[in-house]
Amino acid sequence: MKIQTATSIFESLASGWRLEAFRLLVKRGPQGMVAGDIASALDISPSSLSFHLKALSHAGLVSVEQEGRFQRYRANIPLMLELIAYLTEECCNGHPETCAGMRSASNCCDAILPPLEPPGESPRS
Amino acid sequence: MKIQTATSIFESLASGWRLEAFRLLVKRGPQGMVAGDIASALDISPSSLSFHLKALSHAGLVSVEQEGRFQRYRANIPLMLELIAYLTEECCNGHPETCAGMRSASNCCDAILPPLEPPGESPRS
DNA sequence: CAAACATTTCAACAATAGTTGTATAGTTAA
DNA sequence: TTAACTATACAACTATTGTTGAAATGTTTG
Repeated sequence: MKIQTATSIFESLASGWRLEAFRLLVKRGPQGMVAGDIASALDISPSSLSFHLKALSHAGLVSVEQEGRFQRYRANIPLMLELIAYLTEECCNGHPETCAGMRSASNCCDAILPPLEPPGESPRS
Repeated sequence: MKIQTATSIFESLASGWRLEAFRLLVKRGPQGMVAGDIASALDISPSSLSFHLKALSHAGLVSVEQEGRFQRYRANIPLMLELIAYLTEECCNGHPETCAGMRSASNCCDAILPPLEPPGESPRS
């Protein structure tokens, strides 16, 4: 994953409205939700929601499909998982056991760390 | 995890500098890095790096410890994992098998989410 | 066709984030 | 103490983001 991709995804999750909307869509899975239902669930104006959904969609985190006069949104779960993989990549230099001292309740590197990905470049913000 | 915690973490990862710095720290694990070494690695001005490290630190994603005249930063890996858990919570309504149709290269819910039931069905749209 | 509905776009404004250079604070060593 | 070093804080500026309500786009129904 390119760093610009990752930052744009994080940016898209950095608002309460967008995070709530995305989590709602993650819970729905492939079924997704139409925009109006998301607006009702979050109690947000259609205009504002549209603005935020556009941000999520531009980051690739959600997909849209027209359905009659509705727009159905779905979470892009594979991308979410790629992001997680990117974030946890090469944790502790590939020696998860050294994470032991940093663990809390969570299952650290060994549970989450994915098979690694070919090395990329390092652009800037 | 409270939503405000999550958004502030995402916000803190929404800049290239901060994401690079955090990933660097994740790779180092408990050893961490002092501010100057991070600045050299990223080729960023001390002033600007300080600004970004403060953001990461304020979000709780990194910890700081004074070490002589240096400041040693470490990634808060448990918090990172809590965030991942929060994001993937109740994926597909607790029926990960319905994620199957959304998968790409990534290992979906069963790798990351609490294990549930053996797969049995195809998704619907 | 026109009317009702679902959603997006736009414009104007307010609020916040990021950059740069300089000044300050704290630590160590001569 | 003074000087060198490491890092943070501040001020001024530019750029971006988010909110609001009204208008526009596109769809279905009568």
